[in-house]
Amino acid sequence: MCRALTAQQLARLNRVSFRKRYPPGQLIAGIDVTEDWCATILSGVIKLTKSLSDGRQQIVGLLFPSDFLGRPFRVDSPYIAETATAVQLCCFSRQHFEELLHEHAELKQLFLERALDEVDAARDWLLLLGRKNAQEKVAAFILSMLRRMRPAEALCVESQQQFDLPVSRTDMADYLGLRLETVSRQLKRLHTSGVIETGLGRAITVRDVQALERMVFAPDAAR
Amino acid sequence: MCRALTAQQLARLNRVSFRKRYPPGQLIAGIDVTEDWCATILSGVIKLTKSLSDGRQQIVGLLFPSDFLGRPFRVDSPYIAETATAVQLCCFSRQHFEELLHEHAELKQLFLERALDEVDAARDWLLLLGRKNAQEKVAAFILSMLRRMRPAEALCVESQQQFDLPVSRTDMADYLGLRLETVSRQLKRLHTSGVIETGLGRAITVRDVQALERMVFAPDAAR
DNA sequence: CGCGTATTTGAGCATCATCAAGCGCCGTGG
DNA sequence: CCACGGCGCTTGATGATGCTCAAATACGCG
Repeated sequence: MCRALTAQQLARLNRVSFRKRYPPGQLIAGIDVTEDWCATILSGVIKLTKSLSDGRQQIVGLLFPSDFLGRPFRVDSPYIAETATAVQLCCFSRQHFEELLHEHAELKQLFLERALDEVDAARDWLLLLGRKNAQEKVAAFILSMLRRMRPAEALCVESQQQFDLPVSRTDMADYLGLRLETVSRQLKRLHTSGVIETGLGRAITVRDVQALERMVFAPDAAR
Repeated sequence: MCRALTAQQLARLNRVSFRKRYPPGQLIAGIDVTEDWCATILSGVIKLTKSLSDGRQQIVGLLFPSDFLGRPFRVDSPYIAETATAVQLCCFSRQHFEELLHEHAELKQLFLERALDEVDAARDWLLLLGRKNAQEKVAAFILSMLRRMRPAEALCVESQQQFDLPVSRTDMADYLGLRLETVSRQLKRLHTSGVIETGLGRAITVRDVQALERMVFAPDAAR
């Protein structure tokens, strides 16, 4: 997002920005806690979660490097932010950032378009949560992580794609609206059918990108 | 949203705006169809839906009067828009609207804040679709329709709230990620337990707003 | 009044949740 | 170096919730 700024503006922003580091599994910002800062993510992955009073949880978003964390023009964030991996942030005071948005029309434009894209992304996920079965959910998750973490290779259909999932099985379940046992079983099914290979820890190898894509985009053809 | 405009700007906008009327159940805009206009809703309710190649459908948003329809800064909308009831729109060419956004900072600001609110709303729905059971989904839907259609009375807990649901059972199911039979059964359960009264057609009377609220916000206490 | 559509109701079933072990990896400490 | 314990993950058995298929009923509209 900073690419929209002139060198001068960037310098000004840098003067008021500061870095933060977090270990994995750390709470960053909570519901009903006044947050007076926002940030862009330099490295790592952040979970945005919502939960019910009886403990049921839903991850409503995963933030990757270059994504934005925070809620300008509002004091309280409606979700909890937690690190999934180790994270580095580049933070600004919310007030400074809002001023910058107001002064720099291009930045506000960019921010607006991002917000609109986030609406679209959230609505895509609605379709997944409301209408897809466990198999399709897990396939879609793997594909979406592949795209996020390996944008270049994801396009290249031929080669095998090896990478580390950024989250635990529990988090996958909370993102997909499933239980972790179900996620585990579906991963096994994908393994058995030769579509993926699960390595040590969170490592995963996608052997057949097209098979995953068929499960996600053409559920009728895939089965 | 038009309240942010000066009389002069409003006049200018009116010069390029035009009205449209649609009967219930009519397609307004489709996926991959280039849409060169956008609109605010004057009356009626619009469904935004996404669907899979095998026919499974998910309603990803309901638009009420004063809501905005369209996707500025992008040619193609990622969803299908259909009327749920009879609808009146106030339309502008997309290009005109984009120009207006650029020229009028307050309007853009308002539009941005709306977009951010929509992200939050979509994420609330993620929690509902991913983690709530049929009972809670239906209760949440009724409550949310009550709030949308009767904002004043919804606050007043005492009196009984009578209104018409704006959508069919099928639509309710598509919005809640359920089958219409399940929706029907859950409505009956709510009726049997004295929380609501179902009248002719889509009429509904909420007898116990607090009971609904308990099901939605304190699921453990409610059962 | 009669037809088509929306809704309700019923019976059986599939998927995914739940409960309960068991396994493997890893860091700690003996 | 190995035993121990914790945690995340896998695997299995069982069951409930919500889906599917099917039919009846109610309703809106000509």
